[in-house]
Amino acid sequence: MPRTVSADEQAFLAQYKPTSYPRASLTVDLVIFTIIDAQLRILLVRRKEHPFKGDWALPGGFVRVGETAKDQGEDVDAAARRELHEETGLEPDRVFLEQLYTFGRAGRDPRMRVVTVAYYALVRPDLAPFVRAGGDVSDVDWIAVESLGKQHLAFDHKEIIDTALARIRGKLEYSDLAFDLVPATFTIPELRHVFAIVLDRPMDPGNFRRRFNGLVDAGVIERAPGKRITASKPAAVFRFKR
Amino acid sequence: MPRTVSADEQAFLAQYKPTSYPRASLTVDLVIFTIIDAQLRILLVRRKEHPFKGDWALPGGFVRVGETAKDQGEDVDAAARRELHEETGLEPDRVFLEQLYTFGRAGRDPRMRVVTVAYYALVRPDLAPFVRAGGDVSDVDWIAVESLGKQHLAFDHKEIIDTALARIRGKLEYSDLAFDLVPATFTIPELRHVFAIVLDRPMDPGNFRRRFNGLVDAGVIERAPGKRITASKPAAVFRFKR
DNA sequence: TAAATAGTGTCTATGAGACATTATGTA
DNA sequence: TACATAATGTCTCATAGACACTATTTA
Repeated sequence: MPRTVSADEQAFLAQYKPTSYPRASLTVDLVIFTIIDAQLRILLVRRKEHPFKGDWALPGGFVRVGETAKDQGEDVDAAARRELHEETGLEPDRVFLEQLYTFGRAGRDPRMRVVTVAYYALVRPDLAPFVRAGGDVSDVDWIAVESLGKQHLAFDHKEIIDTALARIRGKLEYSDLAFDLVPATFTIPELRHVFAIVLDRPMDPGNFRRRFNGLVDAGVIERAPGKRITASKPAAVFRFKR
Repeated sequence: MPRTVSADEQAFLAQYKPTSYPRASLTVDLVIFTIIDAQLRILLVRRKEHPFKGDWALPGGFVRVGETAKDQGEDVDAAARRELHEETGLEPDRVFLEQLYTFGRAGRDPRMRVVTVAYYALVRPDLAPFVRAGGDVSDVDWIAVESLGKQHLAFDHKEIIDTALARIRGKLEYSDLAFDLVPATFTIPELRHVFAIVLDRPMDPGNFRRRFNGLVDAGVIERAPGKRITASKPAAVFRFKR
């Protein structure tokens, strides 16, 4: 909604010259989660250049900043969506994306002052195979969170990942987050496994089902046609009502 | 902890020239809460210059950015602490301060591209009188949140305040936040009033006391000497165990 | 028929909301 | 003594954890 600007203020803006105050480079970094082979994984990129050449790093890039008052460039949120699309090839509206935290320690990039706004994203496991990763060029891959302790990560990306992990573990229980880590249709045991994998602890099947049934009654999820065939008794299929 | 940097990378950094990529101005904005006269209030500053001249705005300022790789300026967190001290005159270690969210919409400042990292702070009501506000110069004042709906605020500061309100209301119940909105010693009814004011709903005295006693057993708070004299029965005094 | 797991039911402990009651100070 | 409110107690309901049990499919 355009606000009303007085003639006085318009005149001020017309003659305004930005002072040459030192400015910071602004980037967005993405912690993109998915679940593959019953493991919580993050999309990482191997750095081809210095600094931290050869280390794993979060995908990300510079926020496009315009130089004039009228063209100021892209929103920071838009930069995150754009990077998400560039790095995964997935349509941004099919992937959950939310701002995480801003990391602004001086010296976090040895080249120059760079402040990064970190985001986290959740890619449904049925979409993960469409992400160009893990091919012959092993410079982009889904790395298991579990195996990350040993890995050396670029910049402060380990800290960013830890922050993202804390966030999704905290939000999983009281939000709809889990439905973005599961295919469009899913069974109760499948959803339960997602919880067990993310929270890294077993979930009681009976208690989980009770809670889940509450969501059915509340209209959050609904039955979908068919049954999921397994090695034993097939399970009923549900879908998330958006 | 200084990481090990290879000779190769050192050479790279020595010859690195930052490209003249457009950069953004970086600010911090502070949502500083306190409770005065049984009202939740925010410290606001009246703008003396365009744009938004005459409107209330959040206190804040530019992050100091260095121009070289070695001197990169101050941490974003440090900038927030510095502004907090400059605006309130209070020692930063006596005031709770936490990063809130980053607002990076293009055009949010009509002059040029400015991205702001918003923080929120909690000033204990016994310290609030020491903040230079509400004097003859009425350009800095503690404004009641309740009265904010009518006020016209500068930039996107209304949105920032709403985000901060949602944050403290959400965190109040499951964190130690409330103890930063109460003097060093306090009674159960006093703490209950803080909850009632922040959440804007009455709290049952009996139920609140039960929950509170749980915190005593858990060692979060403890009895302090003396009693608080009121118009009727005096109340026991407690303090927060940090 | 055996194995596996989907799905149901039960017992208990805990915590929150509603609300009645008692205790202890001041005016 | 009247009044205000601090402090305690009680009843009920919703929810979560632990765990036993039944149902239904495949191999």
